Amino acid sequence: MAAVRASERVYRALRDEIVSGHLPPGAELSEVDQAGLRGVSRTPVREALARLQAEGLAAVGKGRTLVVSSLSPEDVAHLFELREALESQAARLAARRGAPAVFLDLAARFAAAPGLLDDGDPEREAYYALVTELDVAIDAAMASPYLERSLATLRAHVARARRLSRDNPDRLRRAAQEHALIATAIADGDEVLASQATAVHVRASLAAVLDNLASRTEHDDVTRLVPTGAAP
Amino acid sequence: MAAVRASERVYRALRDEIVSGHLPPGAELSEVDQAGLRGVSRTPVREALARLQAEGLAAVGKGRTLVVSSLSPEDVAHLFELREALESQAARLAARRGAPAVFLDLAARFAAAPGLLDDGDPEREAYYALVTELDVAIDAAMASPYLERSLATLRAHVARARRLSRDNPDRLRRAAQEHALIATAIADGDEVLASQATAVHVRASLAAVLDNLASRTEHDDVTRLVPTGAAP
DNA sequence: GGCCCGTCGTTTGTATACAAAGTCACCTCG
DNA sequence: CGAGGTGACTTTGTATACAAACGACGGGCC
Repeated sequence: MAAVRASERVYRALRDEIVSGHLPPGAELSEVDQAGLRGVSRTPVREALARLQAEGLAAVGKGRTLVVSSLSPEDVAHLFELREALESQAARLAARRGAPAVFLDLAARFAAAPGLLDDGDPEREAYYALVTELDVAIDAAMASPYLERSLATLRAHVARARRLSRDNPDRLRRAAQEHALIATAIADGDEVLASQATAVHVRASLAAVLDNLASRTEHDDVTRLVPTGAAP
Repeated sequence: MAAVRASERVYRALRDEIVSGHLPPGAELSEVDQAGLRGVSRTPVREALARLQAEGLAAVGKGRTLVVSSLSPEDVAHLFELREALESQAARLAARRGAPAVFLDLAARFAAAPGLLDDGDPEREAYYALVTELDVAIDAAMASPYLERSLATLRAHVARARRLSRDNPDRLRRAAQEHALIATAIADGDEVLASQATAVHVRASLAAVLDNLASRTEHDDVTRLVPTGAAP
């Protein structure tokens, strides 16, 4: 029944809810509340919260309370500074060590993707699944455990940032071209191009997120999602 | 008396002992043993071990036991792949945002350092303190919280790797020159040079560590420090 | 003699009970 | 009316008790 540990289940559940935005930034993460909610004791909840705090998804709030960490536009900019460093290096190593066939296939699928993005939410999900495939392929190809660990925690934050601002179809089409270029460079074993194309993609992605966030602020109340600027 | 939490004290103590090599790779980290040793309950020990595991300083051993993670030459090489990514970006951002005066001062002190490294262990410690000063200055200058977090956990691993192989005076003199160049580039606001000089330094540092490890294997028994690769 | 199964022991995982510490509100005093 | 302190309450931090899971060891059977 409960083949996995309770602390693991609680951790994943909370992590998913934070990334998906169901638990918005600033939401309080009380041990007793969560224990009651998940039907477990405080002990596994405590362990889950500690992990979330270590990853930066939760942070100490005003008193001794733990809250979902905020994600202001400045935070996103800073997050992407780390993302650029990690993903550039990942692409470089993948180009050095990866099997070309895998990335040639991915490049072709990314090249074909723009035509599929004309309509609908399911198309978007399918595209994100393809991006995840590329991430997995890069992880396997680079064969760099320490980098892989850092990337894993990073991606949760990136997913959260993406969730804050839904990409529009134009951006997705351009992203598909950027991804196709990255995959091609890796397949060619071109470390420099792979690294630089990734850096370009990360910058473009950041610009898109910030643009989306700025335009949304005009008519929608985004302050509810980004409540406290920076709690000390 | 115990103004800080017991879990924090245990965490720091274990972390220091792992980094310093007092707890060698492969050493078992039993909850009950550590609880008895530190005079606290299993609960804070458990929390400390979870943090160490999240940082990669501890890993699951053969059974359900937690052991100090191994650090083979391959591991060091992989670690430095992450280090290169993080520190290059850190230097780039520091060059972009840092105050030149701080780094000009550091550059001068690094330039003067080679003459001070002629003899003795205390000199080496003084030099490492200077390196730490540079790290702190870069952290402050880059103003990138996510990157800073990743760097913090990275540095524990790097310190452990450094501990495995004591640098010789020649290497230290060359490192001082490399550091001086990095500091100068940052002071000049030269992002490209700062980033590339850091990459060069990381590569040279890796080569020195691996060389040292290889030469030590000849006459000394290093297998005690890197015991089980993954033996069941 | 070798392999498989059962039992035992040691470990971690979870729950709960207890203690301390900080915060908030309210009351009192200046 | 404001500021300071003091009280209680709500939170986390720690300890301990209990349960379950996994590995190891030994004995029996093929």
